[in-house]
Amino acid sequence: MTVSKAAEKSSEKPGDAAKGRKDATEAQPEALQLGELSEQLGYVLKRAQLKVFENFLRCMASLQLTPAQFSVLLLVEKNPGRNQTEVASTLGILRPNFVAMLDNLESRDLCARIRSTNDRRSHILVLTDKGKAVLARAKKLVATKHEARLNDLLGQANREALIEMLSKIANEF
Amino acid sequence: MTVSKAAEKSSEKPGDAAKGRKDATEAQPEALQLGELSEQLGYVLKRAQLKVFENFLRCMASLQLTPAQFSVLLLVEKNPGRNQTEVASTLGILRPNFVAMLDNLESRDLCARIRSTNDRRSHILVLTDKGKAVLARAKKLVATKHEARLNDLLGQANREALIEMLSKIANEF
DNA sequence: TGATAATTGTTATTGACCATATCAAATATC
DNA sequence: GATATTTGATATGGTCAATAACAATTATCA
Repeated sequence: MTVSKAAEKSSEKPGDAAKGRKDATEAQPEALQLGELSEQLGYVLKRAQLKVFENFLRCMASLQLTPAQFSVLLLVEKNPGRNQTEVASTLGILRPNFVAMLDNLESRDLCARIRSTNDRRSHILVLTDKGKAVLARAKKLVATKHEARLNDLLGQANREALIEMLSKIANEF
Repeated sequence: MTVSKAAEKSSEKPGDAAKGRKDATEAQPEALQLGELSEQLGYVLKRAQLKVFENFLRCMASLQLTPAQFSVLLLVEKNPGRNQTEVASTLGILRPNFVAMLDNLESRDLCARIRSTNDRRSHILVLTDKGKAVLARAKKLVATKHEARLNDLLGQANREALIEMLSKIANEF
């Protein structure tokens, strides 16, 4: 499949291969035919995922939260007192890569590592007050600016059906 | 959101945070609650995308084709005679990053760069005979082993609805 | 025509992620 | 109490996306 990031800049829109079209008198480079590509699950899935992440970053620009960071805050809020291994594993993040992520969140005073009294090897994770406040604002932004857009685009029923199908793929494919 | 690759090894299955559960007598670490995460579009979209790519790679193991490489072959077959900039741009690949990809495909004799006679700056792309043959086999593998699995999982109607919704997101979000 | 700008493929380089191996400290096992 | 396991952490390598810059070629246009 393919599809690059381009993130919030939304530069180099794919599918817009034709570049300098200024006038109908100009020689049109003719767009390429996608053909079977537009029916390939992986291709369309990847493209959609990039667009969604791109939009997510735009919505969260004021809070400076990436999708991954948002997921960590959500999970820690829902499961306070769990250690790094548990949280990372649940999110599919490898422990080594989770360290820098937490360093970031902790340096911004959004969450805290607390040495466990039961098992002094592990760090218990909790949200700080600031972390809870930021997450609350993030949820509102996501709901009003991000998820709401899906409803506008697909409608409530289709939106729910889409989430359900994607979950099924994620869990059973 | 988050979710790592783990590709074909399918190691470290996310959502399986509980590790060494051997017996019901063992102290169950209790799985974490996903909470609102399971309703987040980006989260479930990313997870699904990783699973689909993972499965794609398994299906294509005999041909050693990545999703990106497959998309290039498909597009070049459908649009022979286009140059690198056009093909790369259509797929959302930046020109610099497309060079190594083509080096790979060309070294395997799957496609060829031909200096254009009209514009001697550009390289026209075409599939070699071997490239066409490999792509034909790849299509069959994708259809029978990959896309077919979606039908088993969602049903024909839902599969089509899913593709359509994802395309809508990719194009209009 | 000829000087300047733009385009194409390419290289080099950087940063973001993903993944593995390894380590010290702490705990579990037997 | 000796050995193995677990936890957080570091170091490192790989892949991929993104930007800057360059030579060759072509387009623009005064």
